[in-house]
Amino acid sequence: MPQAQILSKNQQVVFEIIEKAKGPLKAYSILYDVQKKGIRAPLQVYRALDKLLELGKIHKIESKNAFVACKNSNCEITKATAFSICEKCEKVTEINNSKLSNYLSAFKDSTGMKYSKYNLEFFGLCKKCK
Amino acid sequence: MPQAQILSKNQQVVFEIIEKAKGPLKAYSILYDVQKKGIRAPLQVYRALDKLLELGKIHKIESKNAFVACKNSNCEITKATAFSICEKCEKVTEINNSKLSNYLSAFKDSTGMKYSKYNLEFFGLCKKCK
DNA sequence: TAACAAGCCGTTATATTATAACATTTTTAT
DNA sequence: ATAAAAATGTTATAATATAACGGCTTGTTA
Ligand SMILES: [Zn+2]
Ligand SMILES: [Zn+2]
Ligand SMILES: [Zn+2]
Ligand SMILES: [Zn+2]
Repeated sequence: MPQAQILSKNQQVVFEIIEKAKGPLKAYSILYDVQKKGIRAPLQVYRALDKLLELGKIHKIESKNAFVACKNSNCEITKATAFSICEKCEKVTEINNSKLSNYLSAFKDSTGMKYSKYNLEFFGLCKKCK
Repeated sequence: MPQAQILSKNQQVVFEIIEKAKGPLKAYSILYDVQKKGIRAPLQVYRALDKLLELGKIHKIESKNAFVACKNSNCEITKATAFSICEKCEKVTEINNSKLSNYLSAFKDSTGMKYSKYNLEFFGLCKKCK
């Protein structure tokens, strides 16, 4: 069983902010939030974000340049992500659907290219906004 | 039959650059290319890009902040896009696979949310780079 | 234990991507 | 002809992200 990753101080601080947030956070909004904890520069935030992404503890919502904590029991699968995004209230949910992930992981295009990673973003209206 | 959209001058200029390109282009690289045609400011480029996106003549590769011409016979379906991206040579191909698009267009998550749009990006190594 | 590598940290400066705000002109539809 | 809608041009600025430099800590190993 793999040892739980120990996060460094800055990584921990940034991760906690993202984990507690109700929705995706932008890098500079994270920076603002962590200033009281002594993190002052964008680069400090971006470095923590990079590491957390690499570990699969967070994901980036590409269409929003924002970050969310992984909701799939600390996703080893930073390589296979799918999100649902409400176009009205901006609510983002990580989709955890094994049929979908199996389908996409097995997908091969006509050129025979085999993929090692994918990211899927669905857009629509959530229950509340519909 | 819907009349072919007539592009304005700036839209046409920007579109031609993207269409002729061998790969995805970034906004400021487009700006550089079109300066000889009298387009001087970022906004002029971004406005053209916005319109072209809306028309489905181009798509944005979110993970790269770059733009490609639509290869699916001028995609009415700017709402259902899928790309394959080589992580080594950066080659990007628009995937045109009806099984995949049917599957994704019909996808419903556990909350019953129905989607009006999606974007999927696959990453891997292309034939050449493999 | 010396010395080396790897990872993390802090700081300043700068690059890259994108939009705000305002004034004007062109195109389209009535 | 008139009014509404779309496109243009320009300046300034906002938002997102990385480069470059130097130092500190920790664990490995010669
Ligand atoms: Zn996850
Ligand atoms: Zn909503
Ligand atoms: Zn297309
Ligand atoms: Zn390649």
